[in-house]
Amino acid sequence: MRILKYALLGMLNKQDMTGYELMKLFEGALSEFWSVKHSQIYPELKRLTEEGMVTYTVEISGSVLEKKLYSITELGRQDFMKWLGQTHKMKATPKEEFRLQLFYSSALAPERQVYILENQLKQHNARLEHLKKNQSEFGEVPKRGTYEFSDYLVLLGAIRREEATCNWLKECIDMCKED
Amino acid sequence: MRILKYALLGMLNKQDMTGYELMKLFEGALSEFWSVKHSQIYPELKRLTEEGMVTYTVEISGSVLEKKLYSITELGRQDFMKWLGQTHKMKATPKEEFRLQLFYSSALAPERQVYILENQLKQHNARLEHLKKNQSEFGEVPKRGTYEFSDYLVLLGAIRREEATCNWLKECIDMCKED
DNA sequence: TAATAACATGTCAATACTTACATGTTATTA
DNA sequence: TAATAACATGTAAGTATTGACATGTTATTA
Repeated sequence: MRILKYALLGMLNKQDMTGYELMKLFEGALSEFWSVKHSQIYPELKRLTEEGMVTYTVEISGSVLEKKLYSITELGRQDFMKWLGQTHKMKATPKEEFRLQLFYSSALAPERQVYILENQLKQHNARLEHLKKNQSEFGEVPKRGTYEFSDYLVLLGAIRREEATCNWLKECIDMCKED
Repeated sequence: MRILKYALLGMLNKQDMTGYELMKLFEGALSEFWSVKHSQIYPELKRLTEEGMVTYTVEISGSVLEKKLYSITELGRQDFMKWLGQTHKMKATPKEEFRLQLFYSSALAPERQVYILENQLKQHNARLEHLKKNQSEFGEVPKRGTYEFSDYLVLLGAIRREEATCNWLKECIDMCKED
């Protein structure tokens, strides 16, 4: 499917960037729905260069440190826009180790079952707080048509997802403790 | 991490099964949080056999068709229970192609942006209806401590997740159409 | 009874992803 | 100024996963 390809092209469609800067972006807001390691980014940029989807110029940082500033080409932009305009079928639900564990958890002592649920709730609550803090930094909702608006929509999606997860975990805990 | 290992051991901890039956289970309720292809199951069962985590007996179905009925061993059960009782750190958020697409969607015409959102909503609504149908087949909430109870909890989780996704998508559509 | 769907088990090649290895520069701060 | 963190770019080995290839049996239904 080469989705990483489109993740990178999408960024370079906004502005020229180095591999390192791309990596940093994937550690930030994007990490809520896509994660990549630098060991995957550099080879993919190399491949995209060979395919003519991107080009780069070598910039000197300081006195000797070379860095590659990548730009999207017209070919790359066309390929990206084609992907962006398409509707995509939902993929198989993502794997979640915790839900698998919960699925089998009847084999545990009831207190332990509640404990792992509470542990998970704690982790998701922490993430939710973090996301809400990010949201508050927006101040008001960005204008439609801007990239900030899209940033806001996906952040909202991450918040709604965490809220739902926290509420579900609380429901589970209540049901486990009932009378 | 070998999570597939625990997915398989967890099933065999409930009852003896063939590779084919395991595969069928991963196409059912489990598919909401774990998916596996048969091409991954058979080699993993082979490996677990070599490791002494499972054993099998060959059963004859009909007159000649051989099938392998797998059982968990004491070693396998101990390893599984160790995993089951542990608390696990949340993994990096699962990859979602649609959210990546939405993140870049400011480069699209506004009507197209709304169209892909509505398409996604349609797909998630369909899945939600399907999950609710499954829930209604439970009749009432199963008793705590049974495997049915765990089945119910993870189904509830899938429903809450889809509800949140649908609500978020509606929010996005409204925000795109505002005034 | 012939066709078809479901049962049943595997391998292989390719892709995707992670972890560790490997190296060196530049900016900050103690 | 010395240490440290951040910048910067790669490779290699191993694990995980998918999709295609490969084969044959049994049950159902038209």
